[in-house]
Amino acid sequence: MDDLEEGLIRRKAVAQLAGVSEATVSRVLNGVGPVKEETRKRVMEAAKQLNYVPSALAQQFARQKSGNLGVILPLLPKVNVFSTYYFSEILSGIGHTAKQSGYDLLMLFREPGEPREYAHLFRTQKIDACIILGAQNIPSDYDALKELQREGHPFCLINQQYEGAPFNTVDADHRMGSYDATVHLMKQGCQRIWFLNGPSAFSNSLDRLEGYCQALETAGEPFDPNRVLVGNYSRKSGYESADIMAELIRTGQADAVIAANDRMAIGLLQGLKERGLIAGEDYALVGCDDSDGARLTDPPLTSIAVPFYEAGCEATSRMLEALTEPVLTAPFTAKLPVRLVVRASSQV
Amino acid sequence: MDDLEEGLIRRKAVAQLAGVSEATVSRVLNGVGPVKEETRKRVMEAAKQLNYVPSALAQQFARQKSGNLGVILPLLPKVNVFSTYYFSEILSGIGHTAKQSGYDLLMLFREPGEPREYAHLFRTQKIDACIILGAQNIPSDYDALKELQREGHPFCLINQQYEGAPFNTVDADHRMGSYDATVHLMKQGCQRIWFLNGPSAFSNSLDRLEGYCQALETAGEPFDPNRVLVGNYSRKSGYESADIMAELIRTGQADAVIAANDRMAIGLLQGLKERGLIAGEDYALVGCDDSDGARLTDPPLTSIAVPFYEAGCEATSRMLEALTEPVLTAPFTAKLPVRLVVRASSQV
DNA sequence: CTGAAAGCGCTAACAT
DNA sequence: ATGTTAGCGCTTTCAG
Repeated sequence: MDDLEEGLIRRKAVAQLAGVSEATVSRVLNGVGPVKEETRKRVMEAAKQLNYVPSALAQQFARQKSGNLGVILPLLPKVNVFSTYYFSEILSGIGHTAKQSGYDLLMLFREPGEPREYAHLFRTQKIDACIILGAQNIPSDYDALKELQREGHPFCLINQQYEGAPFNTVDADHRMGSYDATVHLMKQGCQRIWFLNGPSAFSNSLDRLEGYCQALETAGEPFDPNRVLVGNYSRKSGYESADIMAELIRTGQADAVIAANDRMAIGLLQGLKERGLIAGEDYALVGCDDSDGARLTDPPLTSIAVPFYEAGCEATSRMLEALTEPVLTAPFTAKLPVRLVVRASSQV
Repeated sequence: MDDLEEGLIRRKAVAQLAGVSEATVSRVLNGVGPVKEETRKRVMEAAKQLNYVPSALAQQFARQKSGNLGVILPLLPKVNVFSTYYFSEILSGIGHTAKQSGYDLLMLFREPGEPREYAHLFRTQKIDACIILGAQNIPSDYDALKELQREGHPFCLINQQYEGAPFNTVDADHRMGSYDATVHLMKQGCQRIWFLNGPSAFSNSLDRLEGYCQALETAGEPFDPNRVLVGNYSRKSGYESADIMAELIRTGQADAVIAANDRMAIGLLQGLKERGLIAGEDYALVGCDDSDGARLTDPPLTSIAVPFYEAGCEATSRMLEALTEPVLTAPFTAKLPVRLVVRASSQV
């Protein structure tokens, strides 16, 4: 009860108590090098008895490794292009995987206008590797990534690719997702399928659009670029496109919509409902992400399920591997499968 | 282009180039102690020229401070008692505030069955302070917190209090929230208001129940413990209570329900809808949290808005203060105001 | 299998 | 205002 005076030179005491050198204490505690079983036991016991725990600070310093995996993500000020669903699923995957390897997660929030000093995090040795969420195809992001690569830092993007740039990436097969969605809608008899996309700075916007085009063309129906609207992945932008969509539906120029994420789909669904148009009756609607919200709407939203949790796991284990076996392999690109989840909103 | 060989003894070089000692370099870079403006400039220039950045590892070690704020939170394996809304709002608040002080966030996920070795994180010096989310009133949690306190580590709970235990806490006025909700329902003419609570291991479950009771009693209507159901904060548990609630509503034994969170409220709303009972028509419904989902349901859900983002900010700034001025003040308890947001589900 | 000793890069007295 | 120096606590060669 009164041994709370946290000793400082505890390690020395442990060594003494066990009758060995500090070096041996280190060997035992880290399980490295040959150590006689008996010595090992003595040290372990001494450590436990003295309630000794090594300082992570000193270890990191001596090893020149922070033991931290950086997770860079956009700061969500109330609302954001990323649904919290996306965010928490990926984070859970990362957390689960990192934990198993004893790696800690350092969260790095990136404020909107701020310069992307990712490389700085490595130079200061705050992190040993990192996973980047929400990167976009814009110069500031791209340059920062190039810099990371140039300096040889291990990093991995989730859900974002750069044309012709070989960055490590874990992505989902968004193209296939909207391909499937489009085929599904055509099977339901839809003839004029519109596409409500997100900003093209996100590679998955492009992927999704591509799948939609391919499905149409495969069916012998030429892609009509006029049938594409662009929002910003917020519910508001979906809601706001209801005005034009209502008109299109009423005049028979549209009988279905694929929205590039659930938030926009939900906004659109609500906006159209206010105008008397019901998803699953007056038009068919498909979203992307299969977020929690897809189950809450009325009618429930057909959506494309993306394995975000798994993406987090995958990216993390790849990074951890890269840290243990620094074999300079070529950049990898994992593409996880998606799955169309059909609900009432697309059943006309 | 070829100066990529990251020097190791860069600091020494900086000192030389600036014609000063390493100590002065340190002073300049940290902005401490008196330094002649001219020297300062010389050093800064030398540092920039040599592209020098101090090693956080070495700094932390020398200062004996990790510079990390620990954030302990439950690992969300797919779904959890915490809505992702709650989770991401609080995290955003923490991230925003910590960032401004140059503190980093170390995420510590706590797996379900696992022992709570919070104190360990301090002993190993991985964190300087921490914020704990999702703690419950159960022995394993309580003991871990007591240990933290006994060892004098700065920590703060969000949304959880322990009777008679003076832990630092940032909470919301949940009692007032359900008080207001109850009054609101009575004003709508509801006479038999039920309460669907969450597990009592969460202090806010108790707070909410208390507000409900107080409102009833203030109105001269005695509290009837039979009108309380208990779920586990999941949508499923709300959905499952629809069976019994449907019967109660049909037989006139219930005309309103307050659910202790939105997820349960939404589950209940859906379950009752399947049984032909519509919120806002056949009965009144109020949830808690004012999550995104509250705006998605049909009808939209009346709910109690809780300033989760602000709670994260508040807890963080308190912890950061505690680190800079280690004045041992008494444990604090902040109680943030909540706000009833009336939507269609409660307008009978 | 174990001990001795040399750092890891920076900070913070203490001296000047 | 600046230089000197002694660590911070651990890991890791290198000997033995």
